Amino acid sequence: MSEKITITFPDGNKKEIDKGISGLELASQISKSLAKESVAIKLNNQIKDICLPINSDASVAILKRDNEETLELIRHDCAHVMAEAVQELYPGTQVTIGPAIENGFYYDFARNEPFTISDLPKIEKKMHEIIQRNESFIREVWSKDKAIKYFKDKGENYKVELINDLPSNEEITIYKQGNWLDLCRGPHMVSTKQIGKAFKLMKVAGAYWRGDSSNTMLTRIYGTAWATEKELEQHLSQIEEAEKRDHRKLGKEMDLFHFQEEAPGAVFWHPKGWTLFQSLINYMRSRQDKAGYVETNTPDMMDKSLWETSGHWDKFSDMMFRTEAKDDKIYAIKPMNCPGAVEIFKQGLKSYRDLPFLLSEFGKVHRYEPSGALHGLMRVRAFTQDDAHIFCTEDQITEESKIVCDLILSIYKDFGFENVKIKFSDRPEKRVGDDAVWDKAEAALKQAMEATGLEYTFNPGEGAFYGPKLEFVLRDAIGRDWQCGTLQVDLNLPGRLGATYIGEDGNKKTPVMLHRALFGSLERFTGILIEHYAGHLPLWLSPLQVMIATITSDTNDYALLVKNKLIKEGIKAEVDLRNEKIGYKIREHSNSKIPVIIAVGKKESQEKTVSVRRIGSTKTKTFKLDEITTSLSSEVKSPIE
RNA sequence: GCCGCAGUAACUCAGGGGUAGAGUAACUCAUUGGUAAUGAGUAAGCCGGCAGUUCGAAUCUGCCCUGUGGCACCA
Repeated sequence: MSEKITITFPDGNKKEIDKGISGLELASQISKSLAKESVAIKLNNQIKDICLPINSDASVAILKRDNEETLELIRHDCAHVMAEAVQELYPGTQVTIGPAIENGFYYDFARNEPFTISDLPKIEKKMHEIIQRNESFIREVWSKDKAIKYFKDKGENYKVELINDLPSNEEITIYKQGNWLDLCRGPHMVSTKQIGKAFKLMKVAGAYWRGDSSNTMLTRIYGTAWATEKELEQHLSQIEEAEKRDHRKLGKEMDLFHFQEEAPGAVFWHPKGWTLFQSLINYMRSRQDKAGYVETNTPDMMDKSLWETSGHWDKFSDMMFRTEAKDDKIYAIKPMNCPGAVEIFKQGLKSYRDLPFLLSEFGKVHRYEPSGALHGLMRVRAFTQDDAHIFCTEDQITEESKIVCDLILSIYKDFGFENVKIKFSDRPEKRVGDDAVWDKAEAALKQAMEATGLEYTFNPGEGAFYGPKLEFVLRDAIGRDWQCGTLQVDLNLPGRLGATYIGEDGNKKTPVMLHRALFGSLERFTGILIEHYAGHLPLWLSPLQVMIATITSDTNDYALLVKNKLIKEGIKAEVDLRNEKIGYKIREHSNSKIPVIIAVGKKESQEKTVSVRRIGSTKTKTFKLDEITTSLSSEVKSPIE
């Protein structure tokens, strides 16, 4: 008689079964249809192949294809099928790795001639073929020697490297589908047919072997895969939606800014864009004033020696712009505002009574970002930070950090960002200062985080070169994450640059400096807002709030009267008196995302009313002239008023 | 920086070894109209830059610049 084991189902039911029975056999004991639909099992909370024997008491859930957790298997299987398709179509191509990722999968190939998008339809077609072949995924355990010999003979050098690097105690598993096989940890579904049809190859890209830029570059093919074709379509339309929101496209349509060849990574702000930019600065300035900051401004260029003292030259000179004039000096264009802030702090004797000392600066910094990193407003070489440096004692770190966290979250809320994540980064490899100082700084920041009670995740080795940091990541209206604010504890720079204050005991002490930026880069934040609001900026941020469009030229005078009335109320209004039909005007101003369009014709001018149409709506509402000004003037106020 | 793709009128894009194309915008004229495109006409381009191949290059080749999708980077 065979040995029995006890398994527990998700609903709590238990069952005695023969030891060694596979998930599939178990499923078929329950029902034939279940066995047919099952693709994998979850054994003690880990997804496993359904054909593997169950050898001890365990909790077991049988996964069907429509299970949410199966999606990862579909994607991973899809990656294998793609690799098979590629090797069938392009012999001599080496396979490397191909994981499931968010929304899909990729596979990295090594091939002399890289793939281009025009290859994708062919590969996709072959994949459908392989899926139709209904090849079973068969798991085999191989010895290391056998695996190395096999892949070496096939010329799969990358796989050989992977196997060589596997820990010796790790089982080497191979997954076969038809005549093709791959080194793989698994798990996989039962056969290729279960992948279905809801996948699409999306793009090709270069990617370094093992993510290291000193290694060869491979060709990566990205695909997206879903359980159903409906989900695939949804995903594709989401991508379309994101493209519609692209701030580079909207920025052009809304006449906010442009870039040009002569200034890569630097923004030309047009009048409307600059108005928006200034609205953000005014908002932030007011919030900071109320929080006790004093605003400063420091030189854009300073002698190289200052940057040597601060440590920037040593760590980041590759990323710094430098310039010279007739004298022999080399000036660096500032990549950060902190040394300037320290120099201001150093003027005059400071006492412990002056601390915390909060210096803010809307400083424009220049960094030579790698060319491939540039991306619209999101990643530029010249940008404005809403920067501030808080000089304080070690004892004040916790309290001051807590205040900064509260301020950031409250500010993000004003823009509709309620979902904010915090990341904690500690000492990087490339850094200044003793480990003892780092211990202290990291402990203080941690303590501050405990004090706020906010949740955070840990990001080892990602700190600034002078101190540990917090990063604030906000989620936009379509679920994308953007890193914006930062708070850094710095026990190094003030000392390096010779900042001191007189302590309670009459002795000179070195202050702690907290670096913090809330929007981060104003340029980038503007880009995020454009995408977050899909160009439909809230009234208070809109550079042009109201367009008054006439229906016939008889009402020009009345339109100007309305405009003047609005402008007196502090509302940004313009008139459109052109000899065009009202439908034409409405269309044009709607396309350029003007939040309020007022149409005035004979009726309005006689009755002293206005017909108001808000962006995103096709309805119109008639207001008395007095009423519209009062209703709008409250809405155009920024959250700080 | 690396790999791929792209650069043609102000904008969006088609074309492609033999006089450069469309739609929109602009300008002119007519039209004064009721909530997402009134009609007609006019003008507009060193086809990103530099070399090469060719009788001839916007088109083919090479290099460079810029953008773009990724990778790497992001104090």
